Amino acid sequence: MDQTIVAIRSRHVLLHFGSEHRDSSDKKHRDKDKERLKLKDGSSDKQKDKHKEKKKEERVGRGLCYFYIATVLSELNPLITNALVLALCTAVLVACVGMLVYILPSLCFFIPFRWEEERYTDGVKWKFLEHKGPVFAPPYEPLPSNVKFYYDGKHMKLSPGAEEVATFFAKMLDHEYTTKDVFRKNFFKDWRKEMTSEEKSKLADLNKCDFSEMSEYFKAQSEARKAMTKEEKLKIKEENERILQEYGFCVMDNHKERIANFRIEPPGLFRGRGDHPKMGMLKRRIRPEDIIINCSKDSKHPKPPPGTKWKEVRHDNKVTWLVSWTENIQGSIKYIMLNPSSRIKGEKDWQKYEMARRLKKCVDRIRAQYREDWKSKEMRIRQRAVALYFIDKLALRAGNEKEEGETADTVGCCSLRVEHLTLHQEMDGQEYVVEFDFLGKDSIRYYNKVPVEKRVFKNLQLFMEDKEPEDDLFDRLNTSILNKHLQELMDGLTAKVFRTYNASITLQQQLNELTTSEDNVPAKILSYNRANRAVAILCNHQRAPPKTFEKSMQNLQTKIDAKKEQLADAKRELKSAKADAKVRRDEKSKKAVESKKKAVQRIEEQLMKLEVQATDREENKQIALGTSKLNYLDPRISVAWCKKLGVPIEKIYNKTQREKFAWAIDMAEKDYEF
DNA sequence: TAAGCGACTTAGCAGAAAACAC
DNA sequence: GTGTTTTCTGCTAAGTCGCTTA
Repeated sequence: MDQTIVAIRSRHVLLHFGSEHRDSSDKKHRDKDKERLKLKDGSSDKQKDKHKEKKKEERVGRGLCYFYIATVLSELNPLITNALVLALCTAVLVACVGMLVYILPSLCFFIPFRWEEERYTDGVKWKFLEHKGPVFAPPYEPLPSNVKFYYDGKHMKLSPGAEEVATFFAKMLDHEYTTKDVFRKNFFKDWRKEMTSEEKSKLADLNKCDFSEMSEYFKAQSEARKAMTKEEKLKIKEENERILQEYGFCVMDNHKERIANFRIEPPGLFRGRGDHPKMGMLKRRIRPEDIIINCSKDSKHPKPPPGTKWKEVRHDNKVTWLVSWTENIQGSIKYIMLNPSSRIKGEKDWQKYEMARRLKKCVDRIRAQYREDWKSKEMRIRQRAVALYFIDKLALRAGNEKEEGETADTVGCCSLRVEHLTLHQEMDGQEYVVEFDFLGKDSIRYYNKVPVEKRVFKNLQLFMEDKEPEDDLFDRLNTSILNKHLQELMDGLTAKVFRTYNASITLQQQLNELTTSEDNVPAKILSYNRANRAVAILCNHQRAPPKTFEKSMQNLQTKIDAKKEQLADAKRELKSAKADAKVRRDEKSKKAVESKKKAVQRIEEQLMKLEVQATDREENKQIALGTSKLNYLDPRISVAWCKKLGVPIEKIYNKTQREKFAWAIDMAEKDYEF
């Protein structure tokens, strides 16, 4: 990598070159680094040139159509220049336009993907956008008078505002959340803001509030909904369908597209994940006055509900969202965007996997580089190299810095602290083992014991030297520095691309290893799920075991036992039929033997299917396959595998997934390689 | 150059819907 | 047809990363 370029951009290297703007902590770091690394000066020009060459190669493949053609060409000759690619693209484009204008209009129907029809430059995402705006949460319906709230054992009639917030709490009463101190404290504080001054003076202690009648009322309502007649249920379904048809679609550049989340989030109590400091806070109701509408000038603008107005109507075609508002808990912006099946999302998805495929081509070089950097004389480079090694080997997330006290205490690679690692010179017969134990995204625990290379181990010892448990492991690194470095190694490369790349390549390798064409379809699907599972484990995609897990496993075992008995019976019958046929030697008994044989075969197949199902389910107990399937695995690998092994695609992707991956289903042939 | 913002992707969970068993 | 189990879908929180601003 080009150390000099990165060095100039880094404040730490400015220090090395004698900048006057030194703060004391930097000086401390520098002195320490010098001491530890026995710093010597100098950077390699050769390396710089070499990197420029390599960068040139990787720059091949920018843009969309350009991107695709360049990818193909770069496979033929890795040294091909941008200019040549551009020239070729232009030629192809001119030819295509000619063909389209004069010959092919009638064949437009056969264009495989409509998102290949038109592409914009300069960040333009669309030319025309029309929609009906969002669907607001239904207004609050006050409780019937017989449903009472009690304070300190006495009935108390609440004002509508206070009552609404109280119902949010009552609805969650059975949830563990409402027992947590932080939740209760936050809730009570926000609830008091909605109370009248009289209520405020009376309701001083949440522990004296009795929401149980409210809670019972909502439970009864839920039961009543379940017990509705078919006709009533159908009526609701039809109404939902009507709303979907009216608000659930938009027109973007000549195409009707499905909107992902056209309903505004209803008010309620914020439920953060893990130990979130803001859990229990009131998520306020969103009104039309909070809403920004985005659509094209020449479209029919959505109308706000009667008597209200939008916060703003804008026409920004460099973004993909239709509606936005600012939520009150974190002050972040929420959006209404298009469904994953839309052109705009599908195209982005495709680009993501193409980027990961580009990484595949240069990952060996990048790995060699970071291994080399483990020996660097600069601490920041060593830290960067070790962090990158973790991101690559363990598929860790980048780990942006977070504002303390605003969210749950979770970390990723760059934000790991000393307390999250334990180093073992020797463990379970292996040398240089690193034990990771930290909370990652969504407060999901990452626990792993990994043997690492000696040099990594020694570096980690160095990084942890003289530090407190709560100190940053990589004190000279953050995601911005890391991604700038990655950008130097490959155009467009960021930390998250490694997760996509490693997930997809793992799936492909596992499928090749685990499946053969001789297997039957259930066995092939079991293997597919196992390959998928390997990826989910790599990416640490966990789930809470389903509440009914034990019971459902028991049921399955009962079925297996019954099937085994049935098989034993069938085998006995076959044996006696054979004996019978030996004595009689007539056609009838021969036929009987054949039919018993078939019965045994059929039951054996059924038994195998059940056993496979049990294995699959057991192995899947705490692992979520969906996340990797939807976000990390190049769908063309799965499509190609299905085509090659004769597995119906419906067995791998359900309807929604097939819609999302329509581009891949159409694009990938059986010989596709990631 | 750090901090903050904006736009977007990635994530697990809960409830609805579909499939299955009886 | 009804109750139970499994799968799917919607919801929205929580990340990543690029850009702007002070």
